[in-house]
Amino acid sequence: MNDGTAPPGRIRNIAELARLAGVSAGTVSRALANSSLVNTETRETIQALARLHGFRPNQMAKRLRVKETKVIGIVVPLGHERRQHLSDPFFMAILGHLADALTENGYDIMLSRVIPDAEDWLERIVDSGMLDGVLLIGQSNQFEAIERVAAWYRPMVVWGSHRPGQVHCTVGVDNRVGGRLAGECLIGAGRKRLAFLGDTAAPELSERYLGLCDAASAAGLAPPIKLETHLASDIMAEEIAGHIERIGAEVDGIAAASDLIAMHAVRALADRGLAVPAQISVTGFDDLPLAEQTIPRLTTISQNIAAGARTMVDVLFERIAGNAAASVEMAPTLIRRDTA
Amino acid sequence: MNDGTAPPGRIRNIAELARLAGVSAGTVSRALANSSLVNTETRETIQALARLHGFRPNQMAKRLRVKETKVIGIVVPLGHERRQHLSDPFFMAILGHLADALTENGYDIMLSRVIPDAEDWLERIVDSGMLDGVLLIGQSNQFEAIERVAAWYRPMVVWGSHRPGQVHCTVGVDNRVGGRLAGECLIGAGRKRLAFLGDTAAPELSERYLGLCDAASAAGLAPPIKLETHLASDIMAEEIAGHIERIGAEVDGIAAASDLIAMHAVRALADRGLAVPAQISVTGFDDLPLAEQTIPRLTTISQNIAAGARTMVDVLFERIAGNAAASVEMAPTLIRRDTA
DNA sequence: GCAGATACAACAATCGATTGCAATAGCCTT
DNA sequence: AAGGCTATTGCAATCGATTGTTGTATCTGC
Repeated sequence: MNDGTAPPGRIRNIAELARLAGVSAGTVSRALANSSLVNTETRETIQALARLHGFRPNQMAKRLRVKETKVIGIVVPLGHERRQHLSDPFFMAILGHLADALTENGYDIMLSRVIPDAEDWLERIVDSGMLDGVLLIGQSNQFEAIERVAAWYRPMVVWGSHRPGQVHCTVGVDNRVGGRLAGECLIGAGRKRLAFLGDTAAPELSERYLGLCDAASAAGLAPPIKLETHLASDIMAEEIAGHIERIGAEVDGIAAASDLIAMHAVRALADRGLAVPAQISVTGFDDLPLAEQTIPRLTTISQNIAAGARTMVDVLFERIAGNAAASVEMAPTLIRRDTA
Repeated sequence: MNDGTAPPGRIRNIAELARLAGVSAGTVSRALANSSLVNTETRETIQALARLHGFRPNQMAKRLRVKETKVIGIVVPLGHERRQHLSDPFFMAILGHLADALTENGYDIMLSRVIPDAEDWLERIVDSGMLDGVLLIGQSNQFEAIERVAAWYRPMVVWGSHRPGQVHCTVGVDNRVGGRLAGECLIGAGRKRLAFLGDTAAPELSERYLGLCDAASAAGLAPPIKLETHLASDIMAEEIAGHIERIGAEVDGIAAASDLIAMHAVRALADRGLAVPAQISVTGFDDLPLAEQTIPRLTTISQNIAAGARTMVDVLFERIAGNAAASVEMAPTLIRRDTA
């Protein structure tokens, strides 16, 4: 008759259920927690009653009491990029893996897409009292704010670059090496006039540019020019098209800051009749699943997102447990496909 | 000296701050809430003190008391698709817009990626006591479970198909019409042997297939063949490649269930030397930002994701406010680009 | 100078669960 | 039969804020 879910007279709290069962609230609490302190028979009676009425204890109250929320905040600081959506494919890819890892461990996820208007945006998140830990995806231009909080808040792990001496714990690839790999790939293909397409305000991307410069100077080439792009996908398309229009024949090799940017670039080049990779070479960064499905397939720098996400979660749990856990820097690898 | 964030002696709760300020806890609470019930001067003193010590009231406690969490759950039921990640681009696109709309209204987001093992997965989410409302993205094969909960839980809105007589409130496009549009487009391009590429276990996708059938039969063609695909992107690629391999020349028009699937299909066709759209036409579904950046650009059915997300949020707020709010069905439109 | 209004702050109940401690009953041991 | 155990349950404090009610100066008008 009743499948244990949507009862007529709804039970609102443990006290009501206790009255129904003829025991005290404490006993009900223990019974529902399967505590061996309560008689097996009573326990089963209470559990049956709870099931019958579709009763589930209020998590808010429980969490207030035990001071453990089992919720991890995943935060994307958008910095200057107020128009960027959460829809950035890299973010989604890593979010998917983070979600897997956290869910498996019984944690819920609180998602914040933050535009740091207020100075204390991160403080506000961190001591809202709602979170057991925080994962930050990308440093954006908020390095200082992150450092400030990391000084006293331990359970936080950031995806991004590791600068020597920094306080906060990061997991990420060596972006500089990644940039260099991209550069070497372009140079190896005979390209001499390089450009970097991306926004160098974010430390990760700035590192990639520096790596590109390393490769260029090692080959005796002029420093690559910088083509600034926003990350909001709607304006990105136009910006990139504009850049491509402008640079004309000045450039024969483009290192894009991400696969998405590379994809847009290839598209824009095609619009202008420039063949990739025949006339101009392009590299991406991230190695999203997407990169393999484009035409032509993207040559790119792989970040092993799945492993990265797993590592972030592992490190976070270490820190929640109170153990020291250092930053992790992974090695990027070049995935050679069709665009360079 | 102190920037108001990371103090030496940390204040843990309102009571401590009250002692410091020499007032009662109640007064502090009101002061922090900017209540006019407390003297302007005291209020400012207290606020300054709070800022100095970087104190922020515990949200858990507040929410328990006021019984309003300001958190909305966004849930993706994965149904049979246990391998699917959150990384599905459509989900992410809509998530981005939902996040925007919710954040603007002062709500936080709790993300759940659910594999419905337990019968009562949705009940568990809904009365965890942590959520003011729930947004479900996609019905998957969980129509029954959703109906069951919707019978007593009002603040829930689902992205998906609306079947006549259903209890739960949906927002979505008319998938059948969408499928028909895709079919008409293919047929208009002279295609006669159609196929549907996707997983018809989900009602939305099944509707799209039906629409495609409508178009076929209206044109006197044989019913399109069904090519089943999973949504987990890693296996999807192989499956699609397998299908393409198998169908050979039997098919000259493919209506894909999503842009992502279409993209994979185009890629797989290219691998086998089949030119799109010269030899075979392909349509997508969703009109993701991506669809415009592929080569060739995807011809697709637009869902207007931004408007859809906004609508979901609006309807949800109506329901939270206690007003009745009916399902919304939007009209899909054909976006004609290069693949059909 | 006094009744009555006003402004402000303290007090205490409340939200709904968890959990240490006390209490009771039944049973065993010697 | 008394003392000691064990198993089970109830009691009440607690988590950290919010908010209705009460209390007390201060102030206003007459």
